Parts: sequence; structure tokens; C-alpha cells
Amino acid sequence: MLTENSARASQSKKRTRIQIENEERILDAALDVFSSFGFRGATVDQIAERAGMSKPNLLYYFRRKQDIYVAVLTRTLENWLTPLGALDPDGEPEAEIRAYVGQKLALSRDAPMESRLFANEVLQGAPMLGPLLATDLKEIVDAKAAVLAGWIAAGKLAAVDPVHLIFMIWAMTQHYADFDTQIQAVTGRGVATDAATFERARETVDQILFRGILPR
Amino acid sequence: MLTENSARASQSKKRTRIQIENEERILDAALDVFSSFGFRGATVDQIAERAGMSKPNLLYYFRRKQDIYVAVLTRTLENWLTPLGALDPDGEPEAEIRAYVGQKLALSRDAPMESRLFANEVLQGAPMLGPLLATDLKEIVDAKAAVLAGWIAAGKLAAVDPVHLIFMIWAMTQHYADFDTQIQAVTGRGVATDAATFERARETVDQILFRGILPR
DNA sequence: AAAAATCCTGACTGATCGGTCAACATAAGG
DNA sequence: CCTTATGTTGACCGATCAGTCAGGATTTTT
Repeated sequence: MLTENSARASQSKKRTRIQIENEERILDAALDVFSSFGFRGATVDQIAERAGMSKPNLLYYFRRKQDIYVAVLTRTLENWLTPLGALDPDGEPEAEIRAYVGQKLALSRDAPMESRLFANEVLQGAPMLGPLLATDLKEIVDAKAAVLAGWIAAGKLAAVDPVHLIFMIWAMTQHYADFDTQIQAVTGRGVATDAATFERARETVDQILFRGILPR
Repeated sequence: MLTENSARASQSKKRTRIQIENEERILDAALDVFSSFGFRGATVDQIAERAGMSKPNLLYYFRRKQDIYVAVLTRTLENWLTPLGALDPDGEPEAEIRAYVGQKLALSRDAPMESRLFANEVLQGAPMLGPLLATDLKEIVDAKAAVLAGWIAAGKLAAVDPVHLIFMIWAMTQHYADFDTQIQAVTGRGVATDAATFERARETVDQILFRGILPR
């Protein structure tokens, strides 16, 4: 976990009611703006306007633009990795993976901005959370890849590289959030707005993935 | 003089040897910078420095930053859609799709910057080539989806939504270019630098995809 | 209610960016 | 050769940006 980057909180005083409210409003606005334009493309004025406050006031809570960015990144990271952490080594492989894929797809529908925030960051070389990827992310991926390897060894899954399988699940599910613009341009409907499109996406992912990895 | 200057790159006046050379150097540099930082994050100075020329000289060839951007986008778009266009309705489904996936994966290895350029553009709502997606891209996707639908109707492919199948192929293959940073952080090796990682990626995509879509 | 701590803002600054311009340099064509 | 068209640059400009600051407003604490 990264350190708290709020100006106030870092001064080790108790957080007031107004601080809690405003910091949350700022982070919500920052998620919106950063996920749309990336770090360098976003402006503090944009975030301040969306948060409904003046720029100096925003900078009273987060002294630097970068502080807002890493705060919203770390706030989201936890929710983002939770589904993978929930993958139970003692569960049934098909049910466990199906649940995981379902949760990731639901996240692409319900929290596309979070997905695009990370996509922007990683796409540009992960300048901020690069170190975190090599430690925290690698750790959980290695752990869950070992679980998958166990299932493969037990003959409950087809012999696929476990790490790449995780990559493939990420690719298939997050694609519907990150490339929503493209999908809307081609199909006229997005996964976030149209329930039928979401259902079609879910069916396709399920069909390809589970016919691909379940033993025959 | 003014209009001639503004569209020097796109207009078909006789192009000098120096023009051809410099415009290519500029576009190469622009691909590098834009794919790393996105449109708003990139600076003209960066592109000029990477192209080995002064900023005013670069702006002599492309009067606006946006002109460089759309030029490099459109130059790449053709190469990017070529593999899908090569999908032959009269060929054997498995061989055709296998060739297409192989070409897309090779592009992720050999031309990751192009992939990231488009990913950045689409991720931020495709402000420049949005209209082009709804026309050209939709057209070719619809055409090739019809081919896939024909193969499904002939019982040569499992019943998957053809458009979403195309999305899945894009997601699985481009993931290795767009999220290379993340993959390197987790595995220590990237698909562009390490041949073994590329081979593992290819095997995984092949295995999941073709067990998933080929009739049993 | 008074004091103290917290919250908020208009006005500003220095840096950076996209883009211009006048003048100079080089190449092309006769 | 000389003339013309093309190529190149340092210096500059207005706009925008992140971040500062002094001081006033509001809330909390005593």
C-alpha cells in the first residue's frame, strides 16, 4: 500500500467532516478527468470545476496534481484486484473462474472509468505505479497462477500457461471498458449502456474461454 | 502560399526529395512520442527533437500539432486493418483465422507503438478518428462478421457472436502490445524483447481461442 | 461568546506550450 | 553563372498551466 497523499492527512491530524467530504468529491472528479485525458492531459482546473470548488481550494487538500493522481490510483487499485484475490484454491475450478470472469466483466460495465484510468497509466509506461506492479501485482498474480497450475496438474483444467491465462481474462474483460468507444462505433451500442450488448459480451467470453480451458 | 503551406503534407503538389525525407522522419518521431504520451501529453518540441530538427522547421511541414497527429494516425490505420481485410471468405475457417491471429500477434510484437497510438486515441474517446471508426471500421467489421457468420451457419465454427469474436481477437492480441509494461512487471519479460514470451503468448491465444471456437 | 483552527478565494507568478515571423541558408532551374 | 523556390532558424508572442500567497470567511473548540 502506498502512503496517504492528502495534504491534511499527512500532517497526522484527525480528519474533519469537511475534509472527508471534499477529498472524496475531489477523488471522484479526478477519476473522471484522469480516466478521460490521462495524467498529462488532465488539468487541475478541470478537476476543480468538476468537483465544484476553486482550484486553490482543491490544492489546499492535495498540494500537487501528482498527489491527486496517485491518490485516485491507489484508491482504485484495491477494488480492482479484489476479485482476483477472491479466487479460492479450494473451490471448484470452473465455478471459481466463472465467478472471477463475471466480476471482472461487471466491473467493466459498472466502473469503466477505473479500468480506463489504469489503462492510461499502463499504456504510458506506468510512470507512477510501475514499482507497485512489480511487487504487489506480481505477488498476487504469482500466487493465483500457482492455484491455476495446481488445477491443471489435477487434470481439472487444460494445460495452459497460468500467467498468460490471467492476462487473457484481463484482456477479454477489460476490453469492453477500455475500448468502449470503438465498440460503440461498430455496434452502435456500448456495454455500459445496453444490457443486451453486455449479455452478448458475457456469452462470448464464457463460450470461448471455458471451451478453451475446460478439459474435454 | 498560405494554403499551400498549410497542407503541404496532404496536398499533391510535387513533393521534393527533402520533403519526403523530413515528413517521414517527423511521422516516425510523432509515432514514438504520441504513442507514449497521447495527443495532449505530447509536445511539438519533443517530436522535433526526436526528429532531429528545430520546432519551426517541423511546423514548416505540419502547421499544427493536430495535423501531425492525424497524419500519423491515418498512415498507420491502413497497415492496422490490412490483416482483417485479408481474411478470405473462400478459405478454410481454421487456417484463415489462425493466419489472422498470427498476423495480429506479430504486429503486437513488431509494431507495438502503432497499437498504443490507437489505444490512446480510442481510450480518450477517439476525438480525432471517431467518425472514421463509425464508417470505415464498422464497414470492414460488418463485412468480415458476415464471413464468420457464414462459417458458423455451415457448421465450421461454433455459434459465437461474430462481431464479439472479432473484439475478442483484438483484445487478446493487442493486449500484448498495449499492456506490455504490466506484462513486463509481472513476468520480467516482454513480448517485444523476449522470443520465448512471445511463443508462450501465441500458444495461449491459440489454445484458448481455437478450442473455444472450433466445433468439437 | 471569544479564541483558535480550519476552510476558502482572488489575484498573482514563473514555466511551458503551440504557433508566428522576419531573416537567413541552401538547393534547383535557367 | 544568377534567379527563384525551397528549406531552416533564433527570437518572440499570447495562452494555458501548476502552484503560491495574503487575507478573509467559516467552522470548531474552549
